Amino acid sequence: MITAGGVEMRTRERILRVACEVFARKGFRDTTVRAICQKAGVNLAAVNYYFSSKKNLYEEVCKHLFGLSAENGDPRFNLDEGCAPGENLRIFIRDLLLSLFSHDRSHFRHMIMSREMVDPTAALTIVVRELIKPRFNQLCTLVGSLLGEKADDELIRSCALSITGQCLYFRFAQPVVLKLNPRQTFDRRGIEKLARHIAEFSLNALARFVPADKENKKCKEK
Amino acid sequence: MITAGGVEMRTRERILRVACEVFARKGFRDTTVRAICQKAGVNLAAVNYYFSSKKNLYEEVCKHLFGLSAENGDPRFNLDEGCAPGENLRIFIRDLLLSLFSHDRSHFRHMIMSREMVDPTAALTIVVRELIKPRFNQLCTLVGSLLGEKADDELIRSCALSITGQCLYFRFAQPVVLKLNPRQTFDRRGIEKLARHIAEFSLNALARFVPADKENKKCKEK
DNA sequence: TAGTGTTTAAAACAAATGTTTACGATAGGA
DNA sequence: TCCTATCGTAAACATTTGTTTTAAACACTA
Repeated sequence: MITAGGVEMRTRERILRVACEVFARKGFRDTTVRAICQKAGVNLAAVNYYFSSKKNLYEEVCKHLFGLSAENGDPRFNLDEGCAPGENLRIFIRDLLLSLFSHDRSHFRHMIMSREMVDPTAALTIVVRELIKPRFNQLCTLVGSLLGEKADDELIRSCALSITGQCLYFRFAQPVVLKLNPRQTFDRRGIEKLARHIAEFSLNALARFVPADKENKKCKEK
Repeated sequence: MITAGGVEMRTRERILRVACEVFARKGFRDTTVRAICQKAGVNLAAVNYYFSSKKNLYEEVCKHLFGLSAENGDPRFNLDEGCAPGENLRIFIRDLLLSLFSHDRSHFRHMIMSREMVDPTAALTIVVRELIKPRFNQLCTLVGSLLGEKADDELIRSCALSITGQCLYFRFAQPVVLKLNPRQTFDRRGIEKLARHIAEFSLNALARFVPADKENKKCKEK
């Protein structure tokens, strides 16, 4: 029967929504279908009815969270073409951090991403292709223009990894960072401050890679 | 009866040794006591006999891997006091990376550390206190001497985190890094090269933080 | 040798958990 | 109204898995 898009979609949708959160918080193995069903207010058999298996539900969750869709939007950041590359790098880092520490849907994305890094599954390929790679290429373009024409591709990628590494570290190693630097906070103000530090640190580093005569751009104060 | 330190230690020791590896590779939840016992060649009941529970075995593994002991040695690196701070930073970064990517016992340490970051347990406190914190303080001293007297504690810690972040990122996000930069390798040569890059990147960054005259502080353009 | 405490071995137990089944409810169409 | 396909529900099922039990093997001692 053609589903009217009403009732019968609701429970499938509810399961998917709840599963995103539970899988993100507890990981695949520590998540029970009973927990999902209870939280979603549906019968235990519903998961197997709609998704055929727990494993398949997890994959659907990943597709839902990481797949290209209107809801997810373009993973790349909106940079200002008119701005200097240095300024755009600041924007990039800030947007990445805000995205990494947001509390909306993308929050679950990054929690699952962390888990995939430690325990990779087939989903990691999707994550990298749909979410990480586009941003990384965008960053490489930025770094390339900051390093100048001389920079080879290898150096550009290494520097780009150094930049993303700093950002991701604060996200993944959050509990450790808090123990090492108790003053660090991860509210909006803390993130903004962190973004400024990473941007400055990275811009400083990049500036020294360019041969002195070529010194350019860099919004750099003074 | 006083155990002669022979036979009866052997199976306990075997369990502990195997458990380190299995817990590191598969995580606590995905590890079964049956798998450990089979791999160790001991009976199923041995785990509960010697360690009373699987959970307790995991904690013993963590104490064994991270606890202070002659076997584990001082977690701090051997820097050359006579060297310039910049050279010592290179040594620090290189040693950290070699340690992170080693294939001996400390390999398991870092695998469990990654897991603890994503799914913290009581063991994380031990890990930070015994392994991470001493190294971090050592790094802060180095960074402090590179930044000069003027640098406040906050800036020193932020820069130290930026440096460790780069190193840890390559360790934790290894599968992602490989997809983003296919030319990256993690053999000895690859690690050495990576160490040089991170050191150069970081030294460049730090060099620019020291006031040419005094004009540090944020560039809060925009 | 008999005895005592310790270690190993096999089986059993109990709980958790993914999955399936069987049945009832509902709604839309002939 | 009756039929059928879909959905919801409760129970049952089968497997995995941590733990316990029971007894045999072993080592050492009096």
